[in-house]
Amino acid sequence: MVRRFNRTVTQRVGALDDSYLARDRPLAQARLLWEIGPAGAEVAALRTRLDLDAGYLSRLLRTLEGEGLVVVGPGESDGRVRTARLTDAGRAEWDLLDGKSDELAWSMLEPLTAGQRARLTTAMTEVERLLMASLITIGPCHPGDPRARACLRAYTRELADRFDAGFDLTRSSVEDNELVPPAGLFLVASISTETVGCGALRLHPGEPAEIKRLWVSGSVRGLGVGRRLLDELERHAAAAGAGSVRLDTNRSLTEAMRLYRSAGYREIPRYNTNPYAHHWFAKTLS
Amino acid sequence: MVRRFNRTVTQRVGALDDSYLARDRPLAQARLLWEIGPAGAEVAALRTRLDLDAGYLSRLLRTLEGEGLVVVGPGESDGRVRTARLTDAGRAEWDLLDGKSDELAWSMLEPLTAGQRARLTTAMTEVERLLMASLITIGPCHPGDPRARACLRAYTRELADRFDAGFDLTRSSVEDNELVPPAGLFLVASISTETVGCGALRLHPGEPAEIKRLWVSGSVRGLGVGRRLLDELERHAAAAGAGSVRLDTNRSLTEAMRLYRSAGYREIPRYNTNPYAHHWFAKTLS
DNA sequence: CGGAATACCTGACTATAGTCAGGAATCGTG
DNA sequence: CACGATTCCTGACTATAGTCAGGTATTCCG
Repeated sequence: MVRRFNRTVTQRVGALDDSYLARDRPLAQARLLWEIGPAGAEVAALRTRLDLDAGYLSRLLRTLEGEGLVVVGPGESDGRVRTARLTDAGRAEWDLLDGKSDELAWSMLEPLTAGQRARLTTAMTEVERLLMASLITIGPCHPGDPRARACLRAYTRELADRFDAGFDLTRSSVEDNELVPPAGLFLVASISTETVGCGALRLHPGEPAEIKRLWVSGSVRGLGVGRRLLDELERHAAAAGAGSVRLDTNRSLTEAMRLYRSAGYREIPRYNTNPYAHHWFAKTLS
Repeated sequence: MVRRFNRTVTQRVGALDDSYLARDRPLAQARLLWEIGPAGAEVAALRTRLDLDAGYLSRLLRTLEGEGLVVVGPGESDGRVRTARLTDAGRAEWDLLDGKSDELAWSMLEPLTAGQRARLTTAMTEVERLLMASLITIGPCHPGDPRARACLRAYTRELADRFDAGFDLTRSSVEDNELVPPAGLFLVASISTETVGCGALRLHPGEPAEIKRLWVSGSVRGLGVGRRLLDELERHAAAAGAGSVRLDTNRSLTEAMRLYRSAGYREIPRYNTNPYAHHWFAKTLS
């Protein structure tokens, strides 16, 4: 089933996509031109996005520059990073690619009835979301790692936005080394190079383990990432000998509370003095 | 929407697909090996399926032959056509690709919950079917053309199967030149090189035009091909000045009758002596 | 301020993909 | 059996993709 789908979509649509869009330009150049886009892009960003060798990318940029489609200028803040921008000619070329792309999309929908089109777009959205969900990997990470830091920044920003009283991470702080085995665990969820969620576990030998810092990026909410993080943390707690886990949460985090309840957590009385907590939950591990 | 989908699926999944499956072998070779398959394949078939230059394909086959994965032998009936078969080593290699392919499919589904998996496979099937529908093109074709012949053979075979009394095309025959402009029209529906449906129109100046030979392959039934053929024939009839169209059908063709009714046809009294007909329909063209 | 790291560039490659013209074997047809 | 058409092969190419080892600015960090 999945294989048939891959064949159909990548061969039929993908084949069109690539060679069709490239016009009479090498594919790599067309892709690069497209990726730079009207807003311009940093060379480093292009390299990771297209996964190209630095030398190869550099050469491609020289070619496009030679054709007068692109100019590569100095970076904004960091003098090492350079940014590529489209010239007017490059912008015209980009518009052309964009138009082709639209044309392609249209050619896919045009023969269908209105009902079929609606069904197709719904199904495509569904496939895209679920594929994205399936590409999200969850793994341990040191809380000092840049990926973890990025998550915690996003987490803090979100809580500060959503809590009536604002949020200051330092007031409920946990030391990094408490979230590193064997004392605890810090997990990040990522999709390729982008981190989209995190969760931490703190073990208290002889007492329930505690779940902290559970956060999922808005871009992937509803894809079950929170549930997966929670499962993984519980598994680790059980393996470390904890008989139960508990956690606290703020009353404004309604979707988190829904997750806890559906994952088998029961509300319990206050067990700590976290100034941001309104509800406390616990779950017995089997 | 469609563009986002293309990006996600072809880039993320497709990227895996190709390079991942190729192992340490050039992509073109891997694709060819895969396409030959355990059953073997004719070189000509490979050429059209992969859309490769004859010289290039020949060279690829020599390479695979050199590695002992493939043998190219003489064709079955036609001495010019040669068939490629996998050796034992080639078969082992193919199994490996097949395994990788399974692994890939599994890796896509594994992180999902049972519910998500079910939703994903449903959505994939839907996308695949509708994309296939959108790739079906309908166009005029001479009834003597091999594509038309293939359709008529399939049409005859199917009616012979389904009619209680069997079916003999010659007894309700229409001359080829009656289905060629300006006397009439013959349409075939095809997806890439495969023909999947047909329909014919016969014009009777001053009288209703007549629709004949409407057939849709079982492989694409339910995708609206019949409706599209019907629409196209009606459009042509109207353009040629016909005020209405009519047709006859056999009582065993229930899905065809459902199509006619939903397309605005009304049952009318017998208007011909076709021995296979039980029902007669007509539609006024606006 | 002096390494170490980072971001990018250049030169010198190899590998893969794809094209084209010409030729040999085979088939269908009159 | 002569003829053109078809199928495949070979040789001789070109173009594209990708790699790797230096080298030069710039920034970070103690």
